[in-house]
Amino acid sequence: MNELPQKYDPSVVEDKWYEYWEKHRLFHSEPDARKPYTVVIPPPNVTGVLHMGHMLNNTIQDILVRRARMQGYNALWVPGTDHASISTETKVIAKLAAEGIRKTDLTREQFLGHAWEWTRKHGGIILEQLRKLGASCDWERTAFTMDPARSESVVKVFVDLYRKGLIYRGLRMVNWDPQNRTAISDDEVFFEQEQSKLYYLRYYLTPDTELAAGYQAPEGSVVHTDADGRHYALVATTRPETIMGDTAMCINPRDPKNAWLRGRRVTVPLVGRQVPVIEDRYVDIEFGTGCLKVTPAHDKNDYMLGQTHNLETIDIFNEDATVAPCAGMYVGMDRFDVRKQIAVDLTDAGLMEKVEDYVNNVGLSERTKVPIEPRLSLQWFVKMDHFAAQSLAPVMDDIIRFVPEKYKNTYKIWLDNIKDWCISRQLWWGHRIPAWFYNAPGEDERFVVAHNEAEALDLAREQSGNPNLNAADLRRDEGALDTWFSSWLWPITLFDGINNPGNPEINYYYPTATLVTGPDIIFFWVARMIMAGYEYVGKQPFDNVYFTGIVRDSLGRKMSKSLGNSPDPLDLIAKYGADGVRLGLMMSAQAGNDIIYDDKLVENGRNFCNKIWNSFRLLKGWNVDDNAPQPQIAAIAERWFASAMDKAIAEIDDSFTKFRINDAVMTVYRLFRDDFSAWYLEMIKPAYGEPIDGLSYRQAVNFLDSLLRLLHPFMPFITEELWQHLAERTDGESIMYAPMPQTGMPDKQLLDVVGRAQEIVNGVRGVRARRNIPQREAIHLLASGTLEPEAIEIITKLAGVDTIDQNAAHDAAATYFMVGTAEFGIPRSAAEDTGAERIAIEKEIEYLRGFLASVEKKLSNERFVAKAPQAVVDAERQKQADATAKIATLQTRLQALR
RNA sequence: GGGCGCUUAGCUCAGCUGGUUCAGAGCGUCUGCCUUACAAGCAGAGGGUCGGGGGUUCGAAUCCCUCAGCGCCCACCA
Repeated sequence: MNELPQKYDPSVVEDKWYEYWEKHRLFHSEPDARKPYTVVIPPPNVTGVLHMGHMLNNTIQDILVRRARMQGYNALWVPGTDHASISTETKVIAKLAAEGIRKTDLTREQFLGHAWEWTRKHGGIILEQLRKLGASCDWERTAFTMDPARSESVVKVFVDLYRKGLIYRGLRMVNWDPQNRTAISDDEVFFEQEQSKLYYLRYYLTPDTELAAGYQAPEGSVVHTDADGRHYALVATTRPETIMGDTAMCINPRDPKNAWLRGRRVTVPLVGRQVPVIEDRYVDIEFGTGCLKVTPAHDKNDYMLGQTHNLETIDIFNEDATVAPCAGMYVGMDRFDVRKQIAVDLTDAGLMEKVEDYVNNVGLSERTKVPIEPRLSLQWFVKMDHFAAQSLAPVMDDIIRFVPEKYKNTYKIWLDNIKDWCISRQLWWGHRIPAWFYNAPGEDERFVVAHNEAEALDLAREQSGNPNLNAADLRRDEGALDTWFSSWLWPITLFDGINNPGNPEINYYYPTATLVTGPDIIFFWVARMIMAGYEYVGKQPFDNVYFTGIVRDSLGRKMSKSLGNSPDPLDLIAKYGADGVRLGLMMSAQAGNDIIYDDKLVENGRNFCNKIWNSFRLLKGWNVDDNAPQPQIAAIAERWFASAMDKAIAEIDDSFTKFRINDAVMTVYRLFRDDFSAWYLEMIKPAYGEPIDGLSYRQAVNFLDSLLRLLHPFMPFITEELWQHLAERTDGESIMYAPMPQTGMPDKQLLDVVGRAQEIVNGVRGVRARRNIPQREAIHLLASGTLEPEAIEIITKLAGVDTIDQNAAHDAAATYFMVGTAEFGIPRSAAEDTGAERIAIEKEIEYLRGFLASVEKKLSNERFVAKAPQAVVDAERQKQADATAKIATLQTRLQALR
């Protein structure tokens, strides 16, 4: 019929239009008189590759941005990548290790050279992949968290917060990752259950505090005595390898079992150190024996005990969690090797009472999966109370709207229990901490915080009172900052709002409209951006936060590399087209809910593309006769579809205000597939070989144009392709900037009339199917009542009906179906079997009788009639009347069949 | 241990402040059709006592209580 292929081929379309959009700078935005709609991308790791989570997340962002653009906003989506300090450093170390190079053999500069090389090589791949998805990012603004503008901002903020007293350096127990040899924040630790052992160790009383002969233990005491008559406390621990750091043993003052230990001293097994028995309510009487060994250097709670009881702190581990010389034994061994060995040695020495199996939660480093070693070290912290105080209300009061709302709770609980943020990392890849020491390393390090070395030198001279200090005397802190210390500024630094506060860009684009991200980084990132936003711009960084779910496989498992259950997004795009993938994902993606991925989804998306394509083919295949008059049915179709579309648009608008994007997709999907393709196009379709009248054709083209615009945010490529074909377009013109159709006043009455007509058509089709009446065989329809002219037109054309008898008498030789209370019959020859029909009627009568009974039960209930609103009672009466009438009709029909 | 959420058709989920959109959608399934836009399609059909129990009410998928199962977040008892 025409030259267009039967199937839509995305591969010949997608790259072409993406290049076109870029060539004409259609993604680019500059401040102007329009209202802005800004989205900043959650910067993916610079060396990352696109996964299904990115697909979901970025599709949503693109939909929001494209829609806003078409609604007349000055839409801007800023892309960029994150340097991902710990993650990238880990990867670079691994890559070097594979080449036989150890990080420790390199200077900082050499290592950074490798890291930058890696970044250049792998960085930006993910941004290329986003283009395949159709992301309408303003690539001219592509940023990197470690580029000069962002780095300068980070330093500025660090210095500023330090000078405001909101950043401090302190000796704290931190989560130490022995593999990367760095501190990490609490949020970077995850817990896993582990099958381990509980070791019961003997802590003998020191000779000077041994029980006196004839000692009478208090009531309830559990005194342990060995074969030689010596007494000992029994301590349960999962970490015997830390005993070299024990500086006390602790009991609960209310614990009768251990009251006999009060005020005594015990000897740490193997180590021989004599330590006091202290008392603290912290100890759980029920756990183990109620005796706790206290190792202040290697456990958070023990550290706390150490502080209150003034205990010595012995740090027995090196940075890599091997035993340090000060431990005096097992020096150089790994902590887990020591655990095995010490268990043996303790047993041999008769100091191990017993070993039990035990399941405990062990904290692991999110990045390296290595067990965290609590470690006392000097780190930099941000005081969080100040930030928490100003960040709670805006979310609770919906100045920043969380979608779904349930995350407000999560957010509140985190803020209510906030702890200071450890921002220093013992890493090289990242923003180096802008602090300079000017005396010898050691106990009392003196430092200044400054924007650069020159400033640092001035400050150091001033602070030390030594004007002869020179640059060589300064040692810059070796550490880098937590990645999130740059990310939390992202919505500000993208518009240079730190270096250049109040500049036209930040004033225009900030606050951004919507942040689309995963709930897993609500604390890491979302909360901290809110904090930074109020601190540095005085306003919220975004008006809405849309939390996506996790993409899972069909078994509900998280998609992961190790499981190999994640499809490669680029393969999917190659196979189904970007539009198909986008649509498939969006059909089942609602805010905050996980999406169960199945190829069926994207297949459905692809099929829909084909549907759109073929609607276009149909339209383009018609010959147009401008002199032909418009048939009645086409005029009706036009009025009806306009209303159907108005109704759908109103629903879509509503869905978007609620961020129910999947509902919006479904609405437009059904509008196109059902209303437009299945009904409207069939209504106006000219007879085979006949031309279509010019008016109907133009109306159809206009409708398709509107539909393409409605679809464009979801399916950018195919809509651009067809929109360009639909009319003469000038170079540079794009559907991207075509106005989004607006809703009008739907003709409710017409929608009802056509709705009923559609039911009648379906009824006829049902009878055709059941009686095997061929499509081309015209049907004579008997209607029990009268029909609107519109209905007659539609039924005649779409149901293959040639004549309709209105107010027809009941015909025993006809198959009937009902629409509402009206009856429609299709005459049949006497020869046809009516058994199936009789059974169907009997079933329906049975159902209606049950229904009627329930209605009548309600109506006979005086309290219902008295208390329920009149409208409800009337409705029930109507149901009663309708059901009674229907039953009567059906019975007549049944009678006739017999 | 604390908190949040979920349980509706075979699957994924809608059903807001209780009553004509109340038992729905999409997908899948089944049955016909290669009907001149589309078999990646068309037409038709079947399918759920709304997790169990109790309560409030004239009326409960919807509100309350309770039990069971599932998921997530936080805390991290050695």
